[in-house]
Amino acid sequence: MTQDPERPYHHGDLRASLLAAAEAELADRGVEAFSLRQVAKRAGVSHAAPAHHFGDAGGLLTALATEGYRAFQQALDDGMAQAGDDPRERQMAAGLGYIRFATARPALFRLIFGSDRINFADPDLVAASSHAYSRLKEGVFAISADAGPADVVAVWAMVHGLADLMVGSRLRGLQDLPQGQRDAALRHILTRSLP
Amino acid sequence: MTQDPERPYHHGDLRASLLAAAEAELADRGVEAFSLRQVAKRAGVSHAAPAHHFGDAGGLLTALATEGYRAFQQALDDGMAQAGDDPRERQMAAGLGYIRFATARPALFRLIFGSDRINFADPDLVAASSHAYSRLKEGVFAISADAGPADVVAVWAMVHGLADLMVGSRLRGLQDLPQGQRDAALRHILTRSLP
DNA sequence: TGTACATCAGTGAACGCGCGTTCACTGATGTAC
DNA sequence: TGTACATCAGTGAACGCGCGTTCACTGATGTAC
Repeated sequence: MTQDPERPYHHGDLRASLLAAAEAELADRGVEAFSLRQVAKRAGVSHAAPAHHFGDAGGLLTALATEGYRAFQQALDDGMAQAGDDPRERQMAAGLGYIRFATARPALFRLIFGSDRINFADPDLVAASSHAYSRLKEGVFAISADAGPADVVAVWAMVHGLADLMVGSRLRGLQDLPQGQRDAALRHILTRSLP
Repeated sequence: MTQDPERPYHHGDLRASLLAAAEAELADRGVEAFSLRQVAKRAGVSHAAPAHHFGDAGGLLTALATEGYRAFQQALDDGMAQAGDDPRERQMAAGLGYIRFATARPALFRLIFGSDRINFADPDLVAASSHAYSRLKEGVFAISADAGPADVVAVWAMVHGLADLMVGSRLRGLQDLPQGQRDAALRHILTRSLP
């Protein structure tokens, strides 16, 4: 961030830089090859620096996952913000936001939904995750006030399945469409899951 | 397999034993901590033995994923075998088989649908995977002869989303139900995705 | 304003460990004659 | 049936590497007086 050619001893915002470096590492090399040393190297600090902020790799990944849930929820909110007042439209827009987040940041998506290396007992993580989940639930109840748990599950499973299959490049036919057609197809599919 | 207390120099079926050990390792320690040395140790052979059969870890995981796809398809077939002739019933039974496979063998499920460490150019893997996919497709077309690609995607996404969320323990309310009620609820949800 | 001191943030050398890979080897099996 | 030889399957020691962790340290910052 500083223009000074001599890097200052104190970084300024190493925590945030390490999180960004960690996400880039996950994207480049996968969670399987993830190491604190590589993250530190990418962030341009000594390999012992991350421990100062996060303790160990699990701590860093948990912090990254917490940020990931917040960004994920933001993606849902951004989607809904572009929709009007119709609850069904809003829910589908949130679904497109869900899928957009997954395909734009697949490493983060896989981290928050599939990794064993994050600490699910972490209160910040739980809060961020629950908060995102409540968005989904509210959206379903806005469509139908007497919706049940099965309705929420159906909506979630459909959008999550689309997102996960796309992250795994399993829906090539759909993914290769231009964005407009792809979104239209996704809307059409998402509609089926709504109560 | 031999009753002989003195282990013979030649194993007999080391390849199969290594695959079983690899699946157990994935289940116990996750794909992130997977190593050939641990697999060899679990199978009771020297650490250099796996290279003889699979080359490297990617080769072993690819072979395991290929077996995984075959077992996965078998789970779909087993599900359908229990259903009658009604195409919708058959498709839902296949869906329950899909979910049963995922929850019974989560490590294998995650390997075949989410790992970066398997070689997707492997012909055996591609064949096994395509074969399983065609089951899904046939099932959808059996329901409606004029189904389109979006219908296949919708059915797949719904069942896959349910399976993946359950593997990640995200549907606790559903998972804690006794099997009969759980299957009924799953059927009810899966129905929505059918054309 | 100046000075002393505590705290914080990051360094870099050192360590022990498990990893994949290599390689000369040995035991077992199959085949040719 | 016997023997010689080739091939196959697995061993175990050795290697170099990247890892996480530790620790005494140093530079920078904040605060008390």
